[in-house]
Amino acid sequence: MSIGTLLFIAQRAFEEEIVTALHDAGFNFTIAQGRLAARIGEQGSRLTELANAAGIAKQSAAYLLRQLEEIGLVARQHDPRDARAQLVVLTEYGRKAQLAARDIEARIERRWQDLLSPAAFKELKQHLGTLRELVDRHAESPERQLG
Amino acid sequence: MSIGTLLFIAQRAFEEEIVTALHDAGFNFTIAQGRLAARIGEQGSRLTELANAAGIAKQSAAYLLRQLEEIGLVARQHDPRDARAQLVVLTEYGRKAQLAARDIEARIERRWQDLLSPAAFKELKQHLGTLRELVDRHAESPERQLG
DNA sequence: CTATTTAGTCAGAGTCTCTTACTACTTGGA
DNA sequence: TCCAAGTAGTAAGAGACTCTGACTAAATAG
Repeated sequence: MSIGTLLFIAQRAFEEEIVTALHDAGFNFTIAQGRLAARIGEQGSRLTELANAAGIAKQSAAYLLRQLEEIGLVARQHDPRDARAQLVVLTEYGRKAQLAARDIEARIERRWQDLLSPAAFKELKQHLGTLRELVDRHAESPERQLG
Repeated sequence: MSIGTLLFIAQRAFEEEIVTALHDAGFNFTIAQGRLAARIGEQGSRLTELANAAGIAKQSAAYLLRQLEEIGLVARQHDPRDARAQLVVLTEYGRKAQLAARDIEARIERRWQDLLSPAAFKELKQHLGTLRELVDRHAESPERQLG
């Protein structure tokens, strides 16, 4: 079984559990919405930043942000440094959701740590982290949508 | 950065490279189609088996298989052991695509092995494999679509 | 032989994604 | 200062993938 499939299985298991747990906790948003919201910084983030971080087109990010705004998880502010840009920030409710998500993530990580072993889990996470740096550096895709 | 995000990044990088390379090699199918086709066994597989293996609904698998059949990668045969069932098999062309995909996977694995280190890569793959067994066992979802 | 389960289909809708085309603001020279 | 090029974001539309609900037909358990 290739490492691609193994990554897929683990990633999917993780995501499914997060969404289910958040749903049970009363937060209703989709995986795609969550992936984007998870990348919003403390001081707010630009739409384009978020799109690049999530690896999707600006238009897709705009689509998801519109929904997140309707749900009440994020708000848009004018960016004082650039009249074209907007700053996406988490609302109070959005911060609560983010905290809840982090709790659940921590819970899953603890469980996986028990399933593997603390040492193995640490190795796993470390290697994935290393890989991320290298893959991101070697990826020539700072921008989506070349057209 | 949570392990979920790290998994997502690695998984996505892997998948993107596979699709691009296969496309360059003249094989044109999508990620979803490839994920399903990759699970077809030597002796053929049932639609329901494939759906479960890929973690999607039977209807979604049928949708993808219809396309794979149109492309000419798979063929459907009657299952002699069950008149309701069909056996999905790879065509000659499908086997070529599978071999090409395996080559590319091996190439990516080699590269990752160099980027990390043979030892680290081995650990990574091993831990993911262990996790898969445990996660699959603990997942109570043998069937999609309960309705 | 009947009730239940299982394999697969059909129809329809929702979500997410992309491409093409555009407006408005910013920036780097000449 | 002004203009060309680049950047932030929007609009419209289409395509891919997924799901649920409802169904048919065959297999199986009793």
